[in-house]
Amino acid sequence: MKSAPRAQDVADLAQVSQSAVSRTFTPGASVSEEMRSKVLAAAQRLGYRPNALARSLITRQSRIVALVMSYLENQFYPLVIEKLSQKLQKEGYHVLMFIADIDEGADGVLADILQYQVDGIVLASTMLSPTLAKSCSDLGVPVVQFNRISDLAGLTRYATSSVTSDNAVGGRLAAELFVARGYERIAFLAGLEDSSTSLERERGFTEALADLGSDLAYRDTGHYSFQCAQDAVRRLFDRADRPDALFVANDHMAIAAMDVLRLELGLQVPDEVGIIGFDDVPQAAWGAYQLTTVSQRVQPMVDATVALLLEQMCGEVHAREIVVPCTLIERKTVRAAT
Amino acid sequence: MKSAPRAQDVADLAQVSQSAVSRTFTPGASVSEEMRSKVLAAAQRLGYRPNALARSLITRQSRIVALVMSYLENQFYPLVIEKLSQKLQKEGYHVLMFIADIDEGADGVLADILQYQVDGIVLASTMLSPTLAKSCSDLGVPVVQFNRISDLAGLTRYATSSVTSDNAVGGRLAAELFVARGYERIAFLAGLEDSSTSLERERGFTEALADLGSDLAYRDTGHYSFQCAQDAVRRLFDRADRPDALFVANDHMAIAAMDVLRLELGLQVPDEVGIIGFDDVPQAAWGAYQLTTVSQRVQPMVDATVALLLEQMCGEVHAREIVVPCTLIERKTVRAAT
DNA sequence: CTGAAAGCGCTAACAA
DNA sequence: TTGTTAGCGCTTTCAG
Repeated sequence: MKSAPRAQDVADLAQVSQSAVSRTFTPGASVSEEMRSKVLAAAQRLGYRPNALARSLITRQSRIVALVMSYLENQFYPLVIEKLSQKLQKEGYHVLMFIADIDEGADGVLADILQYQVDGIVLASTMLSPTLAKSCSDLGVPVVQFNRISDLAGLTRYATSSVTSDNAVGGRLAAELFVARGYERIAFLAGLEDSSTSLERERGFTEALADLGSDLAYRDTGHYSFQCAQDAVRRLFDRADRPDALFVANDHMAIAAMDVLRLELGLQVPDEVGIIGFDDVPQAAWGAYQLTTVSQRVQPMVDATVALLLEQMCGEVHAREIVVPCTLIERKTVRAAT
Repeated sequence: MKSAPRAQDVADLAQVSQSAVSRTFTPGASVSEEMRSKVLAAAQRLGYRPNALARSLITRQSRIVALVMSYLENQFYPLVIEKLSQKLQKEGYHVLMFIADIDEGADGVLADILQYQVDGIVLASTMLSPTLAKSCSDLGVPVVQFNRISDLAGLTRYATSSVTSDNAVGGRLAAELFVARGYERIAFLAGLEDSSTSLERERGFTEALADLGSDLAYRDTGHYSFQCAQDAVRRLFDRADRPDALFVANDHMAIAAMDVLRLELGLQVPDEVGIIGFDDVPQAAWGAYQLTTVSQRVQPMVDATVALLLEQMCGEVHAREIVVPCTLIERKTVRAAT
C-alpha cells in the first residue's frame, strides 16, 4: 500500500498547477473545459480523491453532522438514523454517530463532538439534551433537538431549534377516541417524567379528557423501557376497579403493555382494555399487535431537521421550533364505534 | 460567536510555546508536570479543544471508522450500530454512517468514504459488499465485513477480514430440532440468493437434514423484506401437501411469516407448523411471537470486529475470518419433545 | 524537557 | 482563466 495521491501528483501528471486541480474539484470554480478534462483524466488515472479533512481545515466546514442518540431499541430511532443519513448524504453531509452513554456525562460527549469540528448537531437523546443544547448554542454550533424540546416551563429556554410532532394534539386525538368509544376508566403510561415528549402527550391527553367531562383515572411511568413498562402495567391493573383504557407514551412500551395485558392478565383487547400508542413504528402494524396509534411521520420530521440545520449553518441565528402534525392510525386495539 | 481558540492562543496565555500545548494534549509526550498544569489551566480558561481534523492531517489517522449499512428495519442492525459505536468510542474512534442507497452505486459510496480519510470500514450491507471490499483492500484501508463474507466459491476471494456467526452450525441446529420434534415436510425461506449469510444457513440446514435422513421439501426467497417474506410464505403454503416446518433466514422474516401462517392461514403454531428464525432480535422474545431462533450474539461479534480493525490499523495485513458460535434459543414456535 | 521551524493536503486571495 | 503564494491548526523533527 502506497499513500494516496495528492493534488500535486495530479498536477504533475497533467502538467498544470496544483490550484488548477483544486479548482476542478471545487464546484463553481472557474476552470476552462480543456483544463478540466485534462485534470480529470490525470485524476482518474491516479485514482485521486480530494482529502476532505485538509479541505475542512481551510474552509472551516467539515460537512459532518453529529447525531446523538441513546435508545436504539425503540425502532423509531433507527428509522431516524436511516432517513437522516440519507437526506444529509444527498446534501453532501454525513452523520457521525454518538451513542450517549449513561456513565459518560454530557461534557465528555460534547468534547468529543467539538473536536471533530462538526457543522451541526442533532440531539435525539433525552438524557443529555438540556445541558448539551445550551453548551453548543453558546459555542455557535447549530443544534437541532429532535423529538424533544429543552424546557417546557419556558423560563430558561435557550435559543435552540427543535423539531417535534404535535404531541399535545396527538394526546388529544387519543383521548377523543377513547371517550367516543365508551371507555371510562382511563390510564396513562408515561415515558420519563422529565421528557418533554411524554409530558406534552400527557398534557394533550388529560386536557382533552377534561374537556370531554372524563378524567385520568390512573397513571404510571415506564421509563421508555420494555421491562419497566411491563412492571408499570402490572401495577396499574392490579386493582379491583382496573382501567379499561390505556394510552401509552410510545409504541415500544405499548407493545410491552399488550403482552402483559393479553398474555399475563388474560384481558381481551380491545373489548376489556383499549390501547393507544404513539409513533407508529413498523411493529405497531404487525399482525399480532395491530396497535391503534398516533403516527409520527419520520420523513417530514427529518426534512425539517435538515432544513433547520442548513439554515443555521448559513448564519441564520434565529432558532425555530418546528411542529409536525400527527394523525391517528386506527387498527385493532380500540373497539369499533357502536 | 467568535471562532474557537487555537493552540497558539493557549500558548500565549500560558506564556509557553505552541508545541508545549500540543504535547500536553498528546498522550505519552514528554512534558513536565509544571508545564502541563500551566497549559491545562490556560486551556480550561479558553475552553480549548484540539482540532481533530488538523491533527488527522499530520498524524494520518482520522480516528473515524465508516459503517456501511442498508436495512435498518431489521432490528439486528440498530443493535450493531449501538454496540459498535460504544465500543469504538471507548477506543477513541467514532462511527461515520453510510446508508447504502440502491440507486447510488458502490463507487459513489466508496468515493464518499475515502474522502473522509477513514481509518477503517465496517461493511454490514449486503448489496455492495463484494465490490467495495475489494476496492478498499486495494487501497490499503482496513475493512471488516460484518455478518457476511465475500465469496463463497473462494475462487476470487480477496484478502478481506470478516466476522460472522457460525451460520452453517446454526442451520444445522435448526434442522436437528425440527427432526427431533417430528416435523416432516420441511421448508426454508431464504434471504437473498447471493447473500452468504442466507446461503450458509441454508447449507448447514439442508446438510443436517440429509444426515438425518430427511430432506428439504420446499424453499423460497423473501429478499430480507417483510412484504416479500409474506408473499413467499403464501406461495410455500398454497399446496395440498403444505410444509409443517419452516426455517427462516432471519427473525425479521420469520415474524412476517408467523403473521401470515397464524392470522391469514389460521394455522396453529407450533402444532401445525413449526418455525425457527435466526438472529434472536429483541422482538423474537416478545410475548405475541415467542419465536424459537438461533441466536447471534451481537456483542462478541462487535468485539471481534473492533479487534480485527485495530489489528489491521496497526499494520497487520493478514486478513482473518472470525466465526462466532451461535446457540439455539428455544421458545414456543417448535413443539416440545414428545 | 522545551522552543523554533517545517510541513500535512488543501483553498483562496492575489497577480498576471 | 491560470499560476503563485500564504496559510488553516496541528504534530514532529531538530537543536538547545
